[in-house]
Amino acid sequence: MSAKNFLEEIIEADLKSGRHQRIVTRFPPEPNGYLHIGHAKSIHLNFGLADKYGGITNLRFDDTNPTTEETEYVESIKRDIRWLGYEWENEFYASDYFERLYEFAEKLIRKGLAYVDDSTSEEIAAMKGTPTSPGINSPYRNRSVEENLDLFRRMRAGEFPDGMRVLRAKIDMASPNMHLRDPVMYRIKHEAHHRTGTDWCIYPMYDFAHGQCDSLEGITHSICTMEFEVHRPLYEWFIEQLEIFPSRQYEFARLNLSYTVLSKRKLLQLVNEGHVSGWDDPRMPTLSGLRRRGYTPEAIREFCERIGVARRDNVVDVGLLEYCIREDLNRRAQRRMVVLSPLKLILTNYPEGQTEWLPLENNPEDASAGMREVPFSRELYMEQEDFMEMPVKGFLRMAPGRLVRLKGAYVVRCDDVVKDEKGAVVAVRATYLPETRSGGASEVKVKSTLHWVCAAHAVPVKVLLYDRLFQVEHPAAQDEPLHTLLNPQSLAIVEQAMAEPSLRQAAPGEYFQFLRKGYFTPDLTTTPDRPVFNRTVTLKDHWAAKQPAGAGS
RNA sequence: UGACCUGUGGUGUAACUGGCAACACGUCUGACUCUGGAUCAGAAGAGUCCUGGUUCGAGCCCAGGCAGGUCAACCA
Repeated sequence: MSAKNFLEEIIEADLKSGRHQRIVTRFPPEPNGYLHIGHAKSIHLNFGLADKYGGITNLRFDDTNPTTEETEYVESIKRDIRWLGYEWENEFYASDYFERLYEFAEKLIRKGLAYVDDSTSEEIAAMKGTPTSPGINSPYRNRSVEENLDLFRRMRAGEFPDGMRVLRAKIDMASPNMHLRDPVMYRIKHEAHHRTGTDWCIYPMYDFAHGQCDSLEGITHSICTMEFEVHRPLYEWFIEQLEIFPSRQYEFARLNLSYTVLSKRKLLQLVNEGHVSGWDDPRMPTLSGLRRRGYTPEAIREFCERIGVARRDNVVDVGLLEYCIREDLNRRAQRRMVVLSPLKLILTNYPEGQTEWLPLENNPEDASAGMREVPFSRELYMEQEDFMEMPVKGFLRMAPGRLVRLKGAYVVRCDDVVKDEKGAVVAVRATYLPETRSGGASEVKVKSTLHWVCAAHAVPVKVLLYDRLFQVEHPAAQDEPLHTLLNPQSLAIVEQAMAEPSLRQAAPGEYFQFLRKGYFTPDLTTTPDRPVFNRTVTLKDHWAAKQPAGAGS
């Protein structure tokens, strides 16, 4: 491995000093939404670190808020983590610890460090002060231990309605850290929980749950994102007052990716407002969206490795993600030929009714991928953009009088074109050079090689071409409403592309490179009668990059 | 007008804990190629937010600024 990141240095120091014999990490999602690429960074860190240093990682659902959490999300989260290739040591839920947490709360009450507050949430907010001015003590702050215990037990027993009272830690209303100004520990919610049902009507807040759960599980390194840094003094305060295993919290900067958003709220908004088809729309940065788009878990893990970890704000170029998937797919994707925008190509000197089955390699990067046979005959389809009647400077492809090679077949010479009444080119006529058949020893040199599909055997397929969802590099930093920043070209639908016959059987989970066009994968909705492919990413294309905007697809 | 965190090429991370800034992506050349892909070779690009200080020597230490981020949910 390369240079160590700051978490690895901390862990190595802890191992070396004997503070820990073995490290224990955890991935703690709240089951209220789908995982995205930002979570992948966290997963990769937590599982990766434990793996590297011979420790273990628990999966713990942070389910302390019954109003937003659902079992459906639990399942999708587990599926996504496994898909990424990680397996947890234990599957836990914060709700597993509700009884222990309750006992902890009573302990703090007995120590005079927690009290029941009858103030309304508005009053509590008002007494809290602001970041620049201190708060003031609640009138209920000095209740006796007995009264607090009694009230808290009656809260649990369901004697009070939602919002009537809360349990608060008694710390310091003048602390410069807002989180230390007598934070709420428990609130009353007469609501069914996805796991504990109606056993409870009081639920612990994040701050009174997370650290103690970490501690109960013996988590040595509790790794979270920077926004929790201000919570750390409170995290430590609870552990210290409770005199329990001292888990420690470390923060890292969350991932930002260019041309997309990575916040559950904003992603949900895209779904709700109908800008995408759902959480697994292939344009979404969710793991389910990326999977459907054709991203491999290996590529995503490689991406997570390459972006590194630090504590400063960052915006990673989505180009790096694309680099990672290209690198992976180049090695493993089978090559196929598909013409996205068909133009008839007629080989005038090729015998009518004859068909040759030509061998083409499935993957030039991997000889073990073998060969396949592809039909070839007099009438073919070629790509419209591979022909120019009046070629511009630098255009290497087909034009009148030019020789080009048809991949895996023959060199052909373009003779003339067929036009419709409006003057548009509807077909290209060419002659083929029989001696230039692939695999032979022909001397003929050409400037370019084109992909093609035999017209008589072509399978019509639907192809979905995706581009970045947003047109601005950092949409999250803009003030404008989200929908005004969307890229109107993020999805282009090709209803009828022409594919070589072997693609009819393609199933989701397979990866292909459509020669010269990019990497593609069958969509979830594909059927043998109506094959549908998603474009994962284009191939790098130095020619297209130099053309005026909008020239390529 | 508070506290805390952060500030290194376009982007993301490094720099043996003080010894004249490295790697990857991107960009640009060229070679090769039956994918304008891949591969190979090479180049440009920062003097480390600013100003002082300590030191033989500072991106690393100190002081003061500046800039960005975070914090005022009975969310996590």
